[in-house]
Amino acid sequence: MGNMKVHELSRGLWEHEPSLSLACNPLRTHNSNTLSSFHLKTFITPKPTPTKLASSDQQPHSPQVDMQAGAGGTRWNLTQEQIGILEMMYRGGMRTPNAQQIEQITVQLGKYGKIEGKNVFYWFQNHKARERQKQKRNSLVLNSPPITTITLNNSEDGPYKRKCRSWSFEYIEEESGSSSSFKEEETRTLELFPLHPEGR
Amino acid sequence: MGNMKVHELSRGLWEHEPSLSLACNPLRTHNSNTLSSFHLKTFITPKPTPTKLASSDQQPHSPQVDMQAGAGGTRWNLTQEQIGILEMMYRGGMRTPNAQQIEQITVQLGKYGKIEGKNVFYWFQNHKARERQKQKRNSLVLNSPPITTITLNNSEDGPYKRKCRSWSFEYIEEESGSSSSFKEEETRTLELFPLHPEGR
DNA sequence: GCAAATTAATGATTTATTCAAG
DNA sequence: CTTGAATAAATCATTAATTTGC
Repeated sequence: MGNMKVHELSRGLWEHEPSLSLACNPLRTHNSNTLSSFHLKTFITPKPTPTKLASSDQQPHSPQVDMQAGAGGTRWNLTQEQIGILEMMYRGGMRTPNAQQIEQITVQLGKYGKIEGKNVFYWFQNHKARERQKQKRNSLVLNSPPITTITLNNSEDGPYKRKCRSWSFEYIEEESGSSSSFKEEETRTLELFPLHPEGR
Repeated sequence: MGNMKVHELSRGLWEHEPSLSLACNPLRTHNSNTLSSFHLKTFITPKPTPTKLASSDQQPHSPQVDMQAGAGGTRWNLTQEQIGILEMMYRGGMRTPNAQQIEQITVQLGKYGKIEGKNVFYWFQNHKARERQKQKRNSLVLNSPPITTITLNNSEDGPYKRKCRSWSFEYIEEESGSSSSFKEEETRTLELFPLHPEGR
């Protein structure tokens, strides 16, 4: 198993991020003109920079810019304050800020530490997704039997290699009631067949 | 003992609120000026551009954005030539071009029609995904899918934390006759642009 | 107490789905 | 029905917490 994968750069494209739709529910209304258009080229910046290029030289990255994040290619580490603000916004209802919003948020959070737009974007994406998981997980615990049985039945396996990693379930002694939190990935039923065989 | 999560980002619960609707998606606006700056920063520049912000007034500003092609706010339509070239590259092995590659491809394809980086990016994403679907669908037509059932029964009790991670089981196709195994190998090696020796 | 070994979090990417224009 | 675009789900990869054995 050693999964090495240096991964390396290529970051840079942070393609889809824009747009927004904060409104969320009804449907994305496009209609109407809104000609808009934008077209702004770029979309991705060349970005040679660092990210640790294995090999080659690449200057040792002068650490003059320590900043706990960013530079060098390590990942970001939002400060507690930044996270607090983001959470506040999240609680306020923000889920998928659009480009301008991200820009502004970034500027604001920049006062508390290095940060850039994509960090904000990612944060919302991840936070939203993880809150959702958490919630789902919680909802299914209400009547969980003391004995957990995970059954993964993949009947559509075929010749592929299917792997399932990182299962983990834990018992947390929660005196109140018999809630045994069961943390795991949830049996995934990836379907190979499209839900609607015939078009949609 | 006890597992105290110092983190606990989970504040109460999110009542799932509809979030504030904002003007919302007019259309995708991307903006970012690539000029100089070489850090992938610049993700989006506020840059109004709207010409029609659905909400409220907002200063009209004077967007000097030309917006041609995209004019009309409709989606892109790659020209036949562009698609041909992209397919050629795809057949050549390119799957997920990095930022620089996209940049170059975009420049090249730009000779045949308006196009921008994200179009190239999306094209590869979609093409790859759809080719895969096609293959998958094809391959799993004739052969009885084995049914694998893994049952993990955790009858352990007590306040302990029990974990089980990194499961991985795989199916090795039995070379029975016409195993059209669609190996998802995805030869990524012959890139048209010698930029990065590897991509993930 | 401390540092290697684990484990939990979570930033960053990639893949799968969904939407809707044409 | 095809496919550009966007979003959500799943992963991967690091970093911070915690545990553990001196």
